[in-house]
Parts: sequence; structure tokens; C-alpha cells
Amino acid sequence: LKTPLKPAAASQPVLTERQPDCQPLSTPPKPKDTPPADPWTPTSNLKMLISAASPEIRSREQRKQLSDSSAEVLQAKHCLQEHLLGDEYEKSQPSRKEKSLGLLCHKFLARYPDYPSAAQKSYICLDEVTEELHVERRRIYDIVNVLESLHMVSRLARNRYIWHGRHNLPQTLQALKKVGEENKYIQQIQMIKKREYEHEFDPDGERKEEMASSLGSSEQSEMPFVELPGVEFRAASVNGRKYKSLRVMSQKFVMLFLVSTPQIVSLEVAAKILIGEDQLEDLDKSKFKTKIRRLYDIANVLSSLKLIKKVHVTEERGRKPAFKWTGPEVLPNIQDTKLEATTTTCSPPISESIPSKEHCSKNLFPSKGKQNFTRHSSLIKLVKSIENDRRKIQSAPTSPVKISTSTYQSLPVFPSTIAQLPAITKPQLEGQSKTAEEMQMKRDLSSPEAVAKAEASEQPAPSQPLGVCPASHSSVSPVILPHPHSGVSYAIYLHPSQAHTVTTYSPGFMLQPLPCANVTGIKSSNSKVLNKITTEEGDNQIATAEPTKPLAAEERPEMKSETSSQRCLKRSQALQENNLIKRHKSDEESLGTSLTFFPSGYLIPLTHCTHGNKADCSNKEKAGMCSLQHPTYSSSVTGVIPMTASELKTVNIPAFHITPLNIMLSPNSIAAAPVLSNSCLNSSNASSAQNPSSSALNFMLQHIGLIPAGVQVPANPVLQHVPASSQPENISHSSGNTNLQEGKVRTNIAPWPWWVDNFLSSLQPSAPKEPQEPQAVTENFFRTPGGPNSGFSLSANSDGPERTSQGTLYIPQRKLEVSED
DNA sequence: ACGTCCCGCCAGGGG
DNA sequence: CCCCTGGCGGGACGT
Repeated sequence: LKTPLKPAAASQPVLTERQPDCQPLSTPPKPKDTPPADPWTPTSNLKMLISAASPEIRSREQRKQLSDSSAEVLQAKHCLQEHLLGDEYEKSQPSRKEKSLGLLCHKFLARYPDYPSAAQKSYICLDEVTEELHVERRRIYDIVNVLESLHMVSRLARNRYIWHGRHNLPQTLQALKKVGEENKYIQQIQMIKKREYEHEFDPDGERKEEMASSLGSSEQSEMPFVELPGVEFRAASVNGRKYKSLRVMSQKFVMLFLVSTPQIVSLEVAAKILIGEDQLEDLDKSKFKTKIRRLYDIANVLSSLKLIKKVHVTEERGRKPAFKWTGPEVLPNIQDTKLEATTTTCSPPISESIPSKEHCSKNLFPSKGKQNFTRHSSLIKLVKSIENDRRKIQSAPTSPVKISTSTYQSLPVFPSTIAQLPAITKPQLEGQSKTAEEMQMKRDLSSPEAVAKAEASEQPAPSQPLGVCPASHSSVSPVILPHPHSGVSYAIYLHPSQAHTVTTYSPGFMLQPLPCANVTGIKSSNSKVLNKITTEEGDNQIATAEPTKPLAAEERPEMKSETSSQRCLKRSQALQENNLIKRHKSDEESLGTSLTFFPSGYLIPLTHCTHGNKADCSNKEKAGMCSLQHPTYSSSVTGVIPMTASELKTVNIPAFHITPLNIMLSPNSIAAAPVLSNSCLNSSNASSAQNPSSSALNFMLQHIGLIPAGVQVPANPVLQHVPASSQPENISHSSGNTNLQEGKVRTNIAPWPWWVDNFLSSLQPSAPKEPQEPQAVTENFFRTPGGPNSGFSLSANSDGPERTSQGTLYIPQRKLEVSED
């Protein structure tokens, strides 16, 4: 079972194999004057890339072969282009970034399937890994430790780990969230922020001990490593380790995300909490620095896992580095005993915890509804159809071209990408016809649970929730208006200027219907837009995004020819790599350029993409799809933003009224679609025969002005879906206070229950869906259900709305704080 | 100048 | 005692 050693070019010494000189503690300077027998020739570099990209997933045998795939070569070449051109080797020297932990982690992850089947159970031999990846052992430990904290791997023995993949992720996250809640992280965070706010200058004049002691120590000052039953089989000996710092830290870090409402955590806060908690020791600077360094390490691997993404929180003082959770939304705590996490002290009795192992493998549907689905053909069919729907949604009109400036004309309803993917889309479209049964089925699955629950739990406030959903969109900010009775929300897109008004706290502020002119476009429709929104360097992204598309297109034919899943995987990996690199460059991967084909012939949307992290797109999926997918985000437009009356008042949002926008129906996109009269937007409404997604879509379109208010677009192969709700939106709100801050809106229109995603993922190991729990909202009104950040947001400062790095809207009160209220 | 974070020393401890 | 682990922090790199 051991992973065969790759015939690595062991002959080439790695850069890291330092010269025997003496230079004890300092980081060796970059070898500009490269040593003669330099291993880092362009070729070697290429090799490395290829090897990294090669999927060693199912059949390792084919690895070599595959590595020759032109696609990869292209990729590699692309990456190396500059190097090749540059005569000097220095150029080809791996830059610091090329050696980043994040990249390394990517390579590492590429070696194993996200969702390994029992048969694929792979063992990780550190020696092999280090050799193949050309890295120092030490680095691997960093990665493995974090993975271990998520139970993606388990240590077996020295040098040996087992790869679990993401199977355990849902449980782990749930467990972590639970522990995080128990640990009162929310309060701690608040306290820290408060403190900062109080003496907002005075960097280190802190008597934070109080804080630490007050909260941290109260409960369990020492939080041990969180175990998951069934996953912790590590050698007992190993288990009794005290060195779990990185692992524990990683878990805590994750907890912070899971617990805080806007799932954004700044490094600073995280560091403080993690320090304060452990020991109330003096927070000397060095300690803080070290903590930060460690956090970066952890963050890098979490980023590689697409669980978080880097963003910046803009405050008065400037931008602070922070990370935003982009992973799956964690289900609300459920007392499913099976899922119960055991927090054990590092030491001991592991033997007992071994019990529920079943759990390891198949807890795809961890939450309450523990219906164990078997892959019954009918179900599969259903799922497929759902998938198709989703894809369609994702391929809804997008505007690959324009971003903010938007004029209606600039919105190509039919993304070129779609046209470029005839082979792919077509089949999907065909699968479109849903039988009444299926429809019914879907409804059953999605509405009752999602909607009912959402309404019940989500809106504690009896009063009709009115929500404001500041969009992060660079130019358009949607405001979501929940419908009083149906619970359906309406979204209004505001022009930035208007949005600004909204976001600012001006008492007199009024939300006004936006004139068509102000409507800049569908925010989500454009992938670039999305990127822009979410990223800090929107411009860069845009720039990068464009290029990728063509690339994807070119490769498409090739992909087609490749039938084996391996190839697909490989390819996607290569793309990932590529994207990764790009990301490094532009801080963000612009759009996932990778398209993955599966044997089944279905295009599997990336889970991550769905989550709204464009970065995720890069992950393994579709190249062109990424942009197509973006519409998904827009879909989230529809949603209920729970807000208490008081909150509303605070915001000063008087009466909204939705003005029908001009109809800009693009013949291409909607033309053929029959128009139905729409009476019920609320998908939750059982009586509604309409597919939730389509409702959402219609809704969106209407508000965007693509179709008249009264018109509805039926599920159309092309446009149909609006994703749903699974994509939460960012909205501003203040949890307890009157301040509006970044938050997420949960949509109550769910295309299908989160478990469907799980199910889908079970069907498609490589393109797993993270559980998206639409109604996962509990105490946090704006908890993001499935993920994403859609990018709607804008940040408003005194001087006006501005895009923030993650594209969230910040409504500062006095100071901007992203992480929580 | 600062944010990021690579690098590798070296201590702990298992085998 | 060797070597795996992994805490730790200097200081290099990137912007």
C-alpha cells in the first residue's frame, strides 16, 4: 500500500541542500550567484512542477505517462516562460514564493484524493514525500500537522501517516465549532476588539491578562487536541505527546472562524486569543510575533485546502491581514451522539476512542437527518438532475467581460464560455428535463427542511425581518428585502453611491430604488466582478482572469480526448498549480480555469466554486466554468436577512420599494424561455410548483432588470438556475449592536438540502461538495450557510463605500472591524 | 518599512 | 544513540 517511490530526479540536489558552509541561524541568502551544478534549471523546475501536478491518485502507474500530457507541459511552460526567456539562472531560481508552504501543500494535497475510497486508502510515507516534493522534512511536518488537526490524516507511526482526505472534515469542523462555542471564543474576540478599540493607539499597552483570565481561563483554559472518534488511531505513544502545539493551534484557529459571525478572523486577533488562552503570560512582542508566524504557516495550509482565504480588514488604521473562512459551513450543533467529539487530553486512552469507526468512512450526512442514502439508481438520477440544474444555474448569464462599469449592454448574457463548452453543456442541458417526480422530490428535499427551518430558527425576532444586504460588489450592492409574508426576500441592487448611503450610518439615510442607470449589472454574473470583489487586488485579478479563459478554451479539445479520470484529475491539478501560482502573483486566483471531466461525462461543479470563493475555482474545476459559476453568487441575492426591528431602525432603512427595472432581456439568454407569470417567488412555498432556483433566478433577473418584474423565467436550460441559496450573501449587519457589519445573509431558498451536496460528493469523489446547510443559521443570523462569500459587498467608510479585500461591506461605526461585532 | 514566512537550529523523546 | 518531531525565531524576500 505504500506509495511507490517516484523515480524522482534524486540526482539533482535541491536548492535546499545547502552548502556545507557555516551560517548558522540565518536564512541563507538567495543564491543569486548560483552554484554551478545548479539543479534548478528550467528543465528541472518543469519537472518538479509536473511531478507535483501528477495525480497519484488512482493509478500511480500512469503517472509518468500522464506527466507528459501536453496540457501539463503547457502549464508548466507557462509558468516557466519567464524563466526560459531569462538567460540568467537567477531567474529560474525558485523564488521564495515558489517554495512557499502553500505551494508545497498544494503539491502535497495533489498526491491524494480528496475523498479516497476505502480501496484507495493511502499511506503517507514522509520520506517519500520529502523526496518527491524536494522539501525538507520539517516542512512536511507543518503540513501534516495541520492536516492532522483536521483529521485529514492520522499518524500511524514514525514516518507514517494515513490519508483520510476530507471525509472527516464535516465532523471535524462541527466538533471544532462546538468546542469553539464552548470556549467562548466569541466573547474573547469581542473582548479583544473592544480592548483594541478602547485604547486604539497604544499598541502594546495591554493588560490583556484580564481578558485572558476573565474568559479564557474560566472554562477550560487548556483546550486539548480535539479528537474525532474513529480518527484518532494514532500510535498511543505518539498521542501522548505534548507537542501538539501546531495542531492545537490550527484547531483553535479554525474554531475562531467557525464561531465568529462574519467568518473573518484577523491574524492579530487570532494570535492574541491563542496566546492569551494558553497562558496569560506576558504578551511580549516576540511571543506575538512567533504566534503570528505560526498562524501564517497554518493559514497557508488551510488556504491550500480552500478552507480559508486571505483578505484584509480595513480599518481606520489601515488594513490588517485577516482570513476569511471559505470552507463548508458547519452545521449547527447537533446532538448526534455519533458525532460527538471527544476532547481528550493529549495523552492517553486512545484505545477506547476507537469505537466508532464507521463514522470515519461514511458520515456523509452528519447532521440530524441521518438518512443513510444508498446509491440507489433513482437517487443518483435525481442527484444528477440536480447537478445539471445547478450547472445550468451556474451557467446562467454571466458577464465575463465587464465589471463594474456596467452598462446593460456590457452584460453579455451569453458568456462566451458557454459557447465554448458545447460538449459539456449540452449533455447537461439535455438532462434537464425533470420529471414531475424529480421536481417533487427536490421540493421535498429542499423546501420543507430548509425553508421551514430557516424561518423557524433563523428569525428569532418575531418582527418581520428586514434586511439590508450590502453587496460587496464593486459597483452594485444588493439590498435584500425580505418579503413580509412569504419570507422571500427581494434584492435590490444599488449603485455604489447609493449603497454608500445605506452603509453609512447617516440617520437620514434612505434607501432608494435604483434607477436603471445605476444598476451596474449583475454582480455575480461576472466572474471578474467577483474576483474583484473578493480580492484585494481586483485589478490584478481581472487581468489574470482574462488570460485564463482562452487557455481553458484551448485545452478543452484536449481534455475531451482524455477519457480517463486520471487525466482529468491530473489536468485539474496542473491547473490548480497554475492557479496557485497565479494566485500568488495576483493574490488571488482569478478564476478557476480548470474544467474537470469525469468519466461519467458530467461536469462537476466545484464545490468551492460554489462557495463563492473564486479562488476555489482554481481548485479543481472547470476552467470556463468558473466564470459561469459565478452567477451562483448572484443567486444568493434572494434571501432573507433576518434582522430585528431594532436593527432595522438602526440602519434607518425606511420603506423600500422595488421599482421594476427596465427590461433588458437578452435574446440569447432568455429569448427562448417561456415566460410564466410569476406569483410566488418563494420557493419555500409548497404550493409553488416552481423550482426554487428558478424562482430565485427570476427574482434576480427581475431586479436586475433583465426581465420585467412580472415576468418569470421558467427553468430554462441555460439560465435557469439561480443558485441558490446555497450561496449566502454577505450582508452587513450587526449582531447585537446597531452597527452594521459584515455578515452573511442566509438565503432561505435552497435548491436542495445540504445533504444533497454530500450525496453528490459521495458520487463524485473528486468534486466533493461540502455540506451546505441552508438553514444552518442559529444564533447568528447571518451565518453563512454554504459558504461563500458571495461577493456582494462593499465597504463603506466615512468617505464612501469602498471595496474591501474580501468584498464585504463594512459599515463602520467608528472603527471598522471585520471579524465580528 | 512592513507583511510574509522560509530556513534550519536544536530540544524532546521514541525506538 | 540515532533520528524523527516539531518549537521557535532570525532575518530574507516581496511589495
